[in-house]
Amino acid sequence: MNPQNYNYINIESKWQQQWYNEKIYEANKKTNKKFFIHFAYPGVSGYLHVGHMRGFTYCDIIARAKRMQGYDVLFPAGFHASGIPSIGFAKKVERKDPKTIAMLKEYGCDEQCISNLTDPKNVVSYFSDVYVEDYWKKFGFLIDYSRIMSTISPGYKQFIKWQFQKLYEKNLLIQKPHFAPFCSKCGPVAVDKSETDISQGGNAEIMEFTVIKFKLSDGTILPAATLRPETIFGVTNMWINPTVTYKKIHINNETWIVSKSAFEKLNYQHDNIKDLNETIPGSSLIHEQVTIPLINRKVPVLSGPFADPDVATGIVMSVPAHAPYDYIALKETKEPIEPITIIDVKDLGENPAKTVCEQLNISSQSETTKLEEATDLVYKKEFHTGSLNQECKEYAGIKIAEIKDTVKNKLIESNLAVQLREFSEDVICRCGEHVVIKKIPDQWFVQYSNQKLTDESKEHIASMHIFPEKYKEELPGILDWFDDRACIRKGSWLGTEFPFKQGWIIEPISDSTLYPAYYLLSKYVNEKKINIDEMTTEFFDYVFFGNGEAKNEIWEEIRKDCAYWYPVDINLGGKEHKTVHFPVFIMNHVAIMPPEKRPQGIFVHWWVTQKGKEKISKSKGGAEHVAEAAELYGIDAMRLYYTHVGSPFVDIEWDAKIVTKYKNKVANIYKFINQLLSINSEPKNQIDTWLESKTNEYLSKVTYAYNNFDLRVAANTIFYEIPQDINWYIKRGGGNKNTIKTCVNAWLQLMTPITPHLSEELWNITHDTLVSTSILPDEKRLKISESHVAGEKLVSNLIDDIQEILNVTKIKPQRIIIYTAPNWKHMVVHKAINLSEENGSLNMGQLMKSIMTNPDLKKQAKQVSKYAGKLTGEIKKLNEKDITYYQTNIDETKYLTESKSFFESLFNCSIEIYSADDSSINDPKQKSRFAEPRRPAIYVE
RNA sequence: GCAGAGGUACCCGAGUGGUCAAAGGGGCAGGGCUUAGGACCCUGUGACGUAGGUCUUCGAGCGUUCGAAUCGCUCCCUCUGCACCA
Repeated sequence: MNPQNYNYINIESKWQQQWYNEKIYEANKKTNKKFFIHFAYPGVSGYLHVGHMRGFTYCDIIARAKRMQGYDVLFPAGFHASGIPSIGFAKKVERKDPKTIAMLKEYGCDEQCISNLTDPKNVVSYFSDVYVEDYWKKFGFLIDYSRIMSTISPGYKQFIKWQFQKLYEKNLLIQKPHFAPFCSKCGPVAVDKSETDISQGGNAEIMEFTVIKFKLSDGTILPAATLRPETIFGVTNMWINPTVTYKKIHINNETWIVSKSAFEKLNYQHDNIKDLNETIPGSSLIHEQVTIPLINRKVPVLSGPFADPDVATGIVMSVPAHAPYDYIALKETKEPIEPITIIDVKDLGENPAKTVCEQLNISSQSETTKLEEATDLVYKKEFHTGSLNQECKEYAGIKIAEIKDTVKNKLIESNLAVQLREFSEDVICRCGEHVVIKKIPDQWFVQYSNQKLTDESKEHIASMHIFPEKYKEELPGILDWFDDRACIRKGSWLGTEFPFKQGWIIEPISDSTLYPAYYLLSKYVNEKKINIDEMTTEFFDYVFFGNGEAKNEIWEEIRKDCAYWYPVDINLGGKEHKTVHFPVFIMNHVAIMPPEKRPQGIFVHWWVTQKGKEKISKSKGGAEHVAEAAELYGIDAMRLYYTHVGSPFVDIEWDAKIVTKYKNKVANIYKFINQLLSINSEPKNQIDTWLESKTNEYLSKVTYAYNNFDLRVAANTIFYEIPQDINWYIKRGGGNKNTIKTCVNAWLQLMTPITPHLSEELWNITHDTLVSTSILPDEKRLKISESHVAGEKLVSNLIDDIQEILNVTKIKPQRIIIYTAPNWKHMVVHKAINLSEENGSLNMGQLMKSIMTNPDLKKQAKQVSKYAGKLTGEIKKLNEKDITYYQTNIDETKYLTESKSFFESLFNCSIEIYSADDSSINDPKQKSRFAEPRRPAIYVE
C-alpha cells in the first residue's frame, strides 16, 4: 500500500458523517462518572486561522480520551457575540471596506451573502455557521452540537440578567464615579489596539495628572498639572507659554486660569465649572509671583514657550533638580534661580536632572528625544531607589515609591489640588472627533476588589487542577491585583440590557463569566422545550440551586442535568485569558455558586505564531486558512502536529515543512498497520510475551498521560515509541497474528483521541463498531511480564555493547563469545540492593558484613570484596527503574541462548554463550571475569 | 504601569539533583529500497580511543553538594500577556 494513496479527505468525511449521524457527541447521563470540559468560547467577527485550532484540538482530545475511559463527557461550545466586534465588522461591510470585501470573497462569500453582513446579527450567525461547519466539524470535534449557543440569544440574556440579579443580591454590584473614553458625537468608545471604534490612538494610556493650585497674589489660581505631585517641594518657578491666550474659568467659586483645551477637559471631568469668557495673554503673567500650596513659598512665573496648551492645563510647575526639561529650560532663561534638590538618590549626585543631562550631553530644549530618555532615567531611578530629603519636612526619609499617593491625597483632601485624566496620545474617533475622558458619576461596577470574594476565590483555587502548574501560583496574585470592573456601557454594542439601569448594556467580559452553566440549558432552549419567558429568577434558582418548586417536568429534567454535570472540570483557553477571563470565571462562580459547583480545573495553552514569534496574521503572509490547511495536510496530521510539536505551554511557530512531516507520519502509520495486519502467523515465543507486556505498559502509560492532560507525552509514546517497539518485535522474529492483533487494537484505541479518522479507518478493517465509542481496557487487568521486559533490555544493551567494541576495534567478527555473570555476583548485587533499600544508603562495611554471613560467598572473600567495593559506588546511582531491572528474576544465560540465532544473524558470525560458572566454558582471553549481572562480558574474534 | 516566560548540540525542542554526551523530531552525511523519488528503513552526526572507556559541553560568572543542564546568588540577553479587546 502506497502512503501517497492514503486518501485522508474521503476517510475524514466518511467517519465524520458516521459520528455526526449517530450523534456520538451527545452528552448523556449513563455511568455516574461525568466529565465537563469546554473552551473559552470564541468571538465571532472574522475567520479563524490555523493557530486558533490548537486549543480546540486539545479540548477534543481530552474529551475523547475521557469518553474512552468510560466517562459521560459533556463538551459543549458556543459563541461570544457581545460587544463591538461584530458591529465593527458590519460597519466595515456597510462602507464597503475593500480589505473586508476582498477577504469575504476569498473565503467564498458571494454578493448576496456579503450584502447580508451589514447587520451585526447576521455577522454573528454567518460566522457561527462557518465555525461549526468549516472548523469544528471538519476537525472531527465531538462537540455536543445540540447545545450550541450565542451570548446574544434571548435565552442567554435571561441567564445574564439572572446572574446580575444574584451579584446585586450579594452586594457585589456597586456604583461610583468612573472616567471613560467618550466621543461627543458617538458616545462611549473603546480605546484598544484593534481600533474598532477609533481611527487613531489605540495604544493610548490614560494618565492621571494631579492639578495643583498655585495662587497668584490676587487669589486667582494658576493650576499646574503634574504626574509627580511629590516634587512640589522642589518647585522653583512656573512656566507659562507667552504666545498662548489663556482663559479664566470658575470652578467651585474659585477663579482659574487655564488653556482652552484644559477648560474642555476639566468640564468633562468636574462639576460646577463656568466659563467666565475672559481671556488672558500668557505674556501678561510672566514675572508674577505665585504661592506654592502646602509649603507657602513664593516663586516667579517664567516664560516657557514649550508649555503646550493641549497637554493637561497648559501650565507647568518647574522642578529643575528632578525634571531634565525644567533644568535645561531654566538654564536657558539664565534666571538666577537655584534648583532645589528634594530627593536623595544614589549615583545621581546633588542634582539628578543636571547629572543625567550632563551624562547624556544635553544642552538645549530642542533635544527632545534625549530629554525624554533623561526624564525616564531620572524617574525610574528616583522611583525605585530615591527618598525625600530634609526639604520635605514631615515627609523626609520616605521612599518615593511609597510617598506618591500620600502627597497627592493630602493635596486633594486639603482642597489644594484636583485630578485630571488625559490620554498619553491623541485618540480620534471613527467619526473624526477627538475622544475625551468623561466622568460618569454613577457607573456600575462588579466589585472584584471585595476582600471576602477575593479570599474565598483564592481558597478555592488551592483545590483546583490548573495547568500549567505555574499558573496556579500566579493566580492568587492576579486576584489581589484585579480591581473593580465597570460592567455596563451605553452605546452601540451588543449584549444584555442591564437590569438596574435602563438603556445600558452589560459589557462583554462581564457577561462571559458564569456561562458554562448555560450550556446545561441551551439544549432545552434549542429544542424549544422551554420558553424564554419561562426563564425567570424562580426558574434559574430552581434548576441551579433546587430552591423553590418545579413548574413542570422540564424544569425537573434540567435541574437533574445541572446537578449531574456541574461543576466544570476543565475550562480551556489561550494564554491571553490568564489575567482577565479566568479570574472572573472563578470569582463569579465563587460569588454565585455553592462550593461544590465551582470550577475544578483550568487548562491554559499558548499560541501558534508565525516565524519570528509574530502574532499570526494573514496580512503578513505565511498563515494558512483553516480549510486550506485541512485539505493540504489532513485533519489527523494537524491534530498530531498541535499535540506533538511542542509543549502546550510554549508558543509554537507555524512551519509548513514541519506540518508536512506529520502528514507523512500519519500516512506511514496507515501503511505500517496495514502491513502488520497482513502478516502470516508465526507461533508464539518469548518475544510475543514481551510485546504483550509492552503493549500493556503503554496502555497504562498513555492512559496516565491522558489523565494528566500530558498530551505531548501521550502523542510521543503513541506515534514514536510504540512503532519502534513493534519494529523490534518484527526484527526479533515476532509475527504471531493474535499478538499483533491485540497490540494493534490497543494501539489504535490509544491513538483515537489524537488521530480519530486514521484510527477509525484502520479499526474498521477488523471491527464493525466505532473505535471512537470503544472503551479502553481496564488498567487493573493488564498483565506485564517483568522478566521478559528485562530480558529484552538485556538483549538490546548487549547489542549496543558489542557494537561499540566492534566500532572501536574495527574487527570483523568471526566469532563472538558472551559470558554471563557468575551466581555469586548476582547474590552480591541482590544483597547490596536490599541493604540500600532498607537503610536508604549503603556502605562498604555493612555490605561485607552481610556478605560474610553467607558461607558460599565467604569462600571467595577476596574477589567478593573487590566487587563489593565497586558496587557500593554504583548502587546509589540507580533509580527505581534500574532497581526493578536488577531485581527482576531472569536466567540471563537461558534468555540469551534462546536469542542466539538473532545475535548470529545480526552480527553475521557464530555466537557462543556461557555462564561464567559453566565448567565447560571456552574462555581464551579470560574475559569471563569481567562479567557482571545485566552486563555480560564479551569476547570478539 | 502590573504581571509572566525563557536562554540546552547545526535548527526546533524534551529534560528540574545521580538513569545525561543529554529524549524526540528536523537538517546534514553514508548505506538500503526503488525506473525515479520530496516517501520509507538502517547507520552516523562534541572530541579522543584497536574492548564496552576517557575528556569537554546545556547564556556568562561565582557558589551549595560526594555529585549540577537541573539548586542559590550576580550579570548579560531574548520574549510574552493584561490595562472595559475577548
